[in-house]
Amino acid sequence: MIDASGKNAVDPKVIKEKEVAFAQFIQDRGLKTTKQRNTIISVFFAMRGHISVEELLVEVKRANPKIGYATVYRTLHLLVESELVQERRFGDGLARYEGHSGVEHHNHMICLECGNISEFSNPSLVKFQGQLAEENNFKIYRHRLELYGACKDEKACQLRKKKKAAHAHGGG
Amino acid sequence: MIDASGKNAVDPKVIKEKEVAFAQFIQDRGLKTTKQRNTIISVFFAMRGHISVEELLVEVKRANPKIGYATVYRTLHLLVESELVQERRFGDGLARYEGHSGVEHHNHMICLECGNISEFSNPSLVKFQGQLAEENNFKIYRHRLELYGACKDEKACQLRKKKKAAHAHGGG
DNA sequence: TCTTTTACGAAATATGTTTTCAATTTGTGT
DNA sequence: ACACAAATTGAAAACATATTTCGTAAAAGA
Repeated sequence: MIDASGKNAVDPKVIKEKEVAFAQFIQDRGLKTTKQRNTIISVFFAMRGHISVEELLVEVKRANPKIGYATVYRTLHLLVESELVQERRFGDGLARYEGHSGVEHHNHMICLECGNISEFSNPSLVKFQGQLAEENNFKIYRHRLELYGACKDEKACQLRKKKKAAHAHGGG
Repeated sequence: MIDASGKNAVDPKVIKEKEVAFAQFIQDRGLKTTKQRNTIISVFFAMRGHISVEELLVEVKRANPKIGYATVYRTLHLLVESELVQERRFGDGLARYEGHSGVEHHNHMICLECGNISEFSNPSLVKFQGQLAEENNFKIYRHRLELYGACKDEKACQLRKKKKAAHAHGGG
């Protein structure tokens, strides 16, 4: 959801940066700039969090109802190839896309109550994984650490849960 | 693949144990014992590793060609519910099932070259994750750590790769 | 502008999994 | 052993997510 209140909106400068970087990628690849792609990536980078194709499509259609989901899929693949965006799968069967990762290789905590996905990263953990790999005669290309559980702050959690439910009913 | 050479075969006692445990689960749930289910779980527990539905189905059909994949799926779900088996997904789009985990909550290293999946577990890592959760005000129910990369022993890796390719062509 | 290449949208297809449904099998009471 | 209700099966259809196809449209370069 694009935050219309401006409260939690993504800094327009950041969005611009990403747009420029993607334009560069498109050019380097000898691909073409199109209105649809521009729309999709602008909408995408204006969103926060771990966005499913479905969620993105809804917002994209708000901007231009004629854009189909094939184009959204195709553009997301390009975003992943450009390394501006990472694809994630948290086991609910859908791919999610993340374009505003603060830290390069971070991990996730997924609250099974309210659905909140938060990121963390820890240098010791990275070192630790390196050791483990060493011990096991393994060369790490990438890793994936996910902690599934619940927010300890139950109030905040319940609040998010309600918000999410309201959102699911189209309460916007 | 069921190891016919006996070299790396699962101890029949272990298989028996699992069969008994599953029978118990079936009874506790008020479900019925069937030949198909017995066949499927026997075949499954005679196999090692992280088994896909496809792989299991091939072996099951060897024992009884009339068993369909719906039944295999259904039985796997029961096995997961009984907690005798865990479902895993390593990002290649298929669910894999693991019935002989030595350690309760272990992690995985996935070689992207030869496809080998090995397990490891480390008490310090568990402690570490607990700390991380504490810092982030989070209660862990379960976790998932996967290291994707390559075997450092390239010879062994290449060997496994070839073996796998041969197997894929029906070389058995 | 003309031409070539690339991208688009809608629909078809692919893939992995789940569900439906009529027929069969199992467990239980007699 | 027999009948009955409930559960299970296999084949096919449905499902959900993702990808590909194909005719049309749009973009970049000559």
